Amino acid sequence: MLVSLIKGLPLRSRGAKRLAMADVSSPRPPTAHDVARLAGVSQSAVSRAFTEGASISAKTREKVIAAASALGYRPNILARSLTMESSKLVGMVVGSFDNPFFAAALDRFTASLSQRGLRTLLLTAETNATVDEQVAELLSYRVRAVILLAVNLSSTLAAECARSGIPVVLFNRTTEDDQGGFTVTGDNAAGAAAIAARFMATGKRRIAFMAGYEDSSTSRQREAAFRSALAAAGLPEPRRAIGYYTRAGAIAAIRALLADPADRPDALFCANDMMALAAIETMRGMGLEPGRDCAVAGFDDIPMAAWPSFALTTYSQPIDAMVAQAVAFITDDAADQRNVVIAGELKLRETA
Amino acid sequence: MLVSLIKGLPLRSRGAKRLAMADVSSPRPPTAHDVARLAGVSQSAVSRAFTEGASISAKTREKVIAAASALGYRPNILARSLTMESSKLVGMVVGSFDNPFFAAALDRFTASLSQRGLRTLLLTAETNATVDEQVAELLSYRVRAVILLAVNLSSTLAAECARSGIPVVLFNRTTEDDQGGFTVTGDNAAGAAAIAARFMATGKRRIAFMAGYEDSSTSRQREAAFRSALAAAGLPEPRRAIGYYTRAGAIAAIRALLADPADRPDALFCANDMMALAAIETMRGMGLEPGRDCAVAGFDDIPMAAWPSFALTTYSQPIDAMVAQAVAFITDDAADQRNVVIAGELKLRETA
DNA sequence: CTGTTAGCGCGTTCAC
DNA sequence: GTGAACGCGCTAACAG
Repeated sequence: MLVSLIKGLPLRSRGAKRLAMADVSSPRPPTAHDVARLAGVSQSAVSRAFTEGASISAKTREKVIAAASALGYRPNILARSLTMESSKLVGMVVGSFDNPFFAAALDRFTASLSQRGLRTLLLTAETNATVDEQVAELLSYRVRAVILLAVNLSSTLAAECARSGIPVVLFNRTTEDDQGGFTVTGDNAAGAAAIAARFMATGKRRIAFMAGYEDSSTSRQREAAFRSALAAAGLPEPRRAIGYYTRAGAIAAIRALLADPADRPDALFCANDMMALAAIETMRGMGLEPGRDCAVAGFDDIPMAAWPSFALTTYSQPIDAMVAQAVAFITDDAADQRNVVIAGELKLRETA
Repeated sequence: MLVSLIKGLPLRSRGAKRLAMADVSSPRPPTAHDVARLAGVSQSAVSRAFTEGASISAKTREKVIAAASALGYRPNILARSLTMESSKLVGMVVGSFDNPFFAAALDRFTASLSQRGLRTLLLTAETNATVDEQVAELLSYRVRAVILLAVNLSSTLAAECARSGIPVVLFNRTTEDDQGGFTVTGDNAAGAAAIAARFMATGKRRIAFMAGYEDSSTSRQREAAFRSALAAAGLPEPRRAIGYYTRAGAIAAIRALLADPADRPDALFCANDMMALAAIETMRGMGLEPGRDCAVAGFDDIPMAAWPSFALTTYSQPIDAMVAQAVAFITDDAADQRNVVIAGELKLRETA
């Protein structure tokens, strides 16, 4: 115990370092100790001055605040998180920004979280394969929660999150096996059924479906509901193409679908709006008028769907309600449900 | 010094808390100490096992790794940042996601930063007024750098960042007064001049300009260069409208511009593509064909500009190069320039 | 190569 | 209401 007294100052002592770095570009930011010294109070007084509802006299607080702003002091949130054993960070893993639906969701998420004092740590994942690494990293940041936008997590890592007590919210995705997380999606089943109904009500018979990619729970659910609605009405199985949720993929898919003039579909349901827009433009490029020669419907109701150039009929995903639910999952502790479906509505426009 | 030996265990000792929280949902994640105990080594050995290029024997490392994965141990990055006195966080403040240009930029930024081991702390700012609060908060997180997407910072806070040695990068914005930060923009002057030249080469004479908002350096620079190019050719001042960088604003602005059939512009340069697209659709709604009845040009070259429905002539902002430059500013310490302009090119399509 | 020790900046008990 | 002391989990210096 006495050793330290004898040993002398350690090399990394604050004063020494300060001196050594005096001429370097990045000076160390002031600490609560510095403020305390200047204000003539203890470090804990400084801490209390910055803590809501701590027992401290108005006079001391004032002194502290003055000293703090003189020094440009700002509490180190990292250190705070360390003692508090929890950060205000929420990890967000996003698949692709190509779809404005997800860009908008991210926007609402950060705003909504920010309102509750939570901050967004953003990671992007090119493929589902990298999601695991990303989430593992988030665990290292001791995030409050993890939100996955249109990507999936392995059960292994989902379990690890659960073990760490970190809630995982899947946005616009579900899992077959219950991973113990939360999910919030649009009403894929109702939407697909509504679109099938619309097609049938307008006398369509040669119906096609454009999937996202096979792994996507969203695409699968929409397709399943669509198929069963058609089947229930005695219609043949829809023709099928895969657009991979990309514009290029959708264009290739629609070309294949329309290749044979003798066997063209008279209605097409695309798993999302972005693909539907690509389909519309491709049809026009081939001299076909969407809505007249071939009905087109999408899913999401992104802003562009309403633009006059497209006037796309689509089933909406109420983004604000979806985000609100996802945020509620991680801020309200008592959740009666774990998988929530938010109903949208069929937006009838000109293409179907 | 001896006091602690006499006082006995503090209430918050780890064991006690563990016990108290045994039945609570969130167990504490394992620490390096836990791993050390299980592996029969010291805590610093654990630290070394997780540090690239630390001097540790293969055998010890293996023992540690085994114990770590048995416990599900993950180094606490927050604690690490505390001792390292620097985090791997980069703060990013984004104005609006409405414009796909910025959504794409954010995407590239996170990917590019991630590649260098840096993480994105994302904040959104509705107005320029809130940017200061956001950046102040970022300072608390001891971020490595701050990147501002299409928003501006007060000189006060810019100075504070400088004092803390935190580089600030303005993306797609500049400041009148040198704030000591970095800026990277597209070539507003060259782009505007190229568009003016195109209008004049195609015989346009009644030329109009649609601004973003008055505060926007980007809009101002484009307008200034545009005006001076016209003036140099002896053309009258362009008519002017403000679209506020929003679709609704642009629609209102273009309506006003086209209100009087006797005095319609025959060419329109919009400060960005999103407004140009709105202008195109609005013209069509009024029975005017863009490119024939009135030339339209934009700025950015967002993906939609190339869509056949629009075929918008525009000056491109090479987003990858711009992001790369911005990232270089904060990762390469020796910057020879502080304000970089990335050249784009005029994309001639059908509207002009 | 390894264990011991001293902080990093802060919140928090415990005595006063 | 206030200061001293401790610990959050980790890295870095030091002595062996």
